[in-house]
Amino acid sequence: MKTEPDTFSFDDLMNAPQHITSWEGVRNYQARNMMRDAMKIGDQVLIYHSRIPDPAIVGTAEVVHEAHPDPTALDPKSPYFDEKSKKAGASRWCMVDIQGQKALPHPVTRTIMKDHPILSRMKVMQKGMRLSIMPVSQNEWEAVLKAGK
DNA sequence: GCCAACGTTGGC
DNA sequence: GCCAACGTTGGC
Repeated sequence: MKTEPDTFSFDDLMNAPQHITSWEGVRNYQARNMMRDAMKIGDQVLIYHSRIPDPAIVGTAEVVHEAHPDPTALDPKSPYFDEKSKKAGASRWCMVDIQGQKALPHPVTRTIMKDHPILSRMKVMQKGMRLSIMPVSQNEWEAVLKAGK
């Protein structure tokens, strides 16, 4: 799961009560569907910091609550407000809750990933990939943890 | 800050 | 239902 650390960082997650937060603000159908249809309690998650000088995978988390409606879509004061949800009277968007596990001892930066036989082929490295939530294979997961040791 | 890539919107 | 215009994302 991708996040801009200026908005919500891995540290913010670890500083939240019980390290748990609702992943609010996803406004892309593909990403939403992945949360709604694919993400289950206990699923392991990598947290990636984007839009910084050297973007990186910085830590791990776990799904602790399956998809439920994202109320920020109905709040006109929220940056994630969604007019269409308001009109429909229900949020079109959903979110899962995740619990931070631990920071990687060494963040796995794009620079590192580029030169890695497995990591260079991860979805997040593909050109034009803008999805904020992407599947990670078992192989990739293990390679990330190893590179981040 | 630039700009390529992509998603969404809305006129027709 | 097409597609041009527009807005956003995110690496660089």
